[in-house]
Amino acid sequence: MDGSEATHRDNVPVTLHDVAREAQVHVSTVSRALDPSKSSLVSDRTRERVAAAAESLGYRRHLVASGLRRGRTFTVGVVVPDIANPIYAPVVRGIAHTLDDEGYMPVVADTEDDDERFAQVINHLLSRRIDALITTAARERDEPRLRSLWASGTPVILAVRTLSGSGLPSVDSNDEAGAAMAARHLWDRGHRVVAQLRGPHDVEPFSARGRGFVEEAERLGFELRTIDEEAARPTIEDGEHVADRLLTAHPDVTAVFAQNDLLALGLLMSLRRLGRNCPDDLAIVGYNDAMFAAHSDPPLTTVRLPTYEVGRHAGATAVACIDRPHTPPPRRSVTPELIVRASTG
Amino acid sequence: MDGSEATHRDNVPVTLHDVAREAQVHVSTVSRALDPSKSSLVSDRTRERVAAAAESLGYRRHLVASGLRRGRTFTVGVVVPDIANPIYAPVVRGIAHTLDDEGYMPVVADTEDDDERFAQVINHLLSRRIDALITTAARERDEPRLRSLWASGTPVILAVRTLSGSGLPSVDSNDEAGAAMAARHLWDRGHRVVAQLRGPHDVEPFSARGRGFVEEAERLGFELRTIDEEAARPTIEDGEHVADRLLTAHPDVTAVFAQNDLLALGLLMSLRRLGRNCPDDLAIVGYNDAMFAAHSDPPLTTVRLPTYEVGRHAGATAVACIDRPHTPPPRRSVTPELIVRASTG
DNA sequence: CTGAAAGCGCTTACAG
DNA sequence: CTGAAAGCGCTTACAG
Repeated sequence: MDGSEATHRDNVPVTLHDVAREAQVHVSTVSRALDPSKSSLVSDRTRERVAAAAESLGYRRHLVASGLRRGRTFTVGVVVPDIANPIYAPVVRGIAHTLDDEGYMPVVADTEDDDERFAQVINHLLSRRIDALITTAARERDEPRLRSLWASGTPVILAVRTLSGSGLPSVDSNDEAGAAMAARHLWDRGHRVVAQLRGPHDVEPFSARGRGFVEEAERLGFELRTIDEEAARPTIEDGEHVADRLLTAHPDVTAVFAQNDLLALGLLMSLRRLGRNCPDDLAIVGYNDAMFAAHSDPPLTTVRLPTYEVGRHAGATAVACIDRPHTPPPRRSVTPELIVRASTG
Repeated sequence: MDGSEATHRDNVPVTLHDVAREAQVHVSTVSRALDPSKSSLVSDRTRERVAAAAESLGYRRHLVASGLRRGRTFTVGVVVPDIANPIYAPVVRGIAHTLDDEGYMPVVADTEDDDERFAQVINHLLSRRIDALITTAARERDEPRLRSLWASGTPVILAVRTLSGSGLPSVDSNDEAGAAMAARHLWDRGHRVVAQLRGPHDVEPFSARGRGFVEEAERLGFELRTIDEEAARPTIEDGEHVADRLLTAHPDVTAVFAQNDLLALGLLMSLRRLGRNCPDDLAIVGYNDAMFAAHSDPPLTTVRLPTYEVGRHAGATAVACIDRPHTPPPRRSVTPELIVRASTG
């Protein structure tokens, strides 16, 4: 009446009752006919009539109502610390792909690596009655909260950022081994005085990379320089800040292992500001092989973390935990790989 | 019985009835007492008793049930073409921030810039009865589907990728103006023979950037070289491929306007493979000022698209459309800005 | 094979 | 100010 667009909300969505009326059967019959796992209970003729009615009316199942009745929402919360960190995009995509196949939908939330937001986000997701939670945002201090969540009946899956003693299901990569690869590579390139640019120690992957690097460095016979400071968050900005300190404190290091690629980028910024050059004055190895690592100035040698695979496993684990509540928490680990580029000469 | 962890799903969540029993009042009273907008209807004493009971039992409102009754899910679908493209992270974060404030939650889905997945994702979101849809994934061919969605009562907000004639609410940046800035910058740097590295023409921002660049180029008196090919998707890979053609067909161009930063990165790859240098042999301007643009080799001159703001406006628009269904579709546009870096010398 | 009824956990007119 | 009842749109024992 009032033009072809401009207004909306004039349509009432079609329900099971509408379909029942159209097909001249009871709603319960419609419900069964339209549910693949129950449609065998319905006669062929009825099933066809119902299908035709549903089709012609444009019926679309109300997943929220259905979920309320069945006690499932068919959603899985996915909590990431920083949606702008490119490593999480493939993780999320991997999760989405597996969930899709199983009829679940991811609900992605970002904590901005902040404690309060983390709590808030979890609360919100619980109010929405997610069937499981996958998080790549855990820090050590979150362990009690996540364990009690698990204990109270919501499957919790730790991806990337695991919590070693928690007993929760987890999917990660072998970061100690990855960091050891970085150390060996630098040794092979002839470096003897090295340092690490460290991320937050209360985040498992960073502490694991730290341990792995130090152990291998000692085994090989490196001189390892250290500073107390670490990046509070694994971002370019924090990386640049800590790199300033590191380069000032230890001008003799010839190579740095940055515990992730964003920190490595910050280090490159710092280095450039000091008028020094990579790889001639300083070799750099990053971690993750984030999307931009091949395109930075110079391209970054880095340890590839197979993020997409981690996402797929995490999604599959979530579904498994939902379907079989009393199963022991599964753990998976994928293998990292060293990618050599110009930043190590 | 069986250890402290290992199993779960043993807890039944507490409902309004549990709280009612504990507080010795009727459920309807509990419902009112716990709803800020209705709690004034309840006596102070009762309200306090209810609050205490809810607190002690750890009651958490079942947003799904509540939504079913109220006819709202308080969720907004957010559809992006490629979650791995760094420009969408700030858009999504902007949306999340505004929705948060209004009690809504974003449900993010990725179409992988694929038609079929787009349709699938929309279907899924409709089954979940999202209150509104924000999409940054629209191509021209999606217009009918999105218009009919709007007509059938679901607010649809176009962000970044708008559809000019659709009459749908939209939030974008003035891409024609942004591209004109790029042209003027190249002119000022003394370039006279230029070309564009084009993204898909059925995506509004790319066609707008194309128009804006060509118009300004003609006004200024550039010699504008063209090839038929355009990148099917705005990715590094496609950019590299089309750049190969462009550089081969027109070796005389001294500057290229890449219609987004990922395409610019592809161009840099191609250039490097040809043994040519940026900015000495070729100046490059990108678009978006994506996270990595400041860190590429060389750092990229680009037109900044204020993605976070676009996200905020899109979120606010969604809420406005939900609250006031019969309002004319709002349009907003934010202003782009030229960021000069080393890729133009 | 199909129908009638109960109920998932809420909210909200309607009485009192 | 509070309670009792109906109902959001589904699913699923329970009868027949």
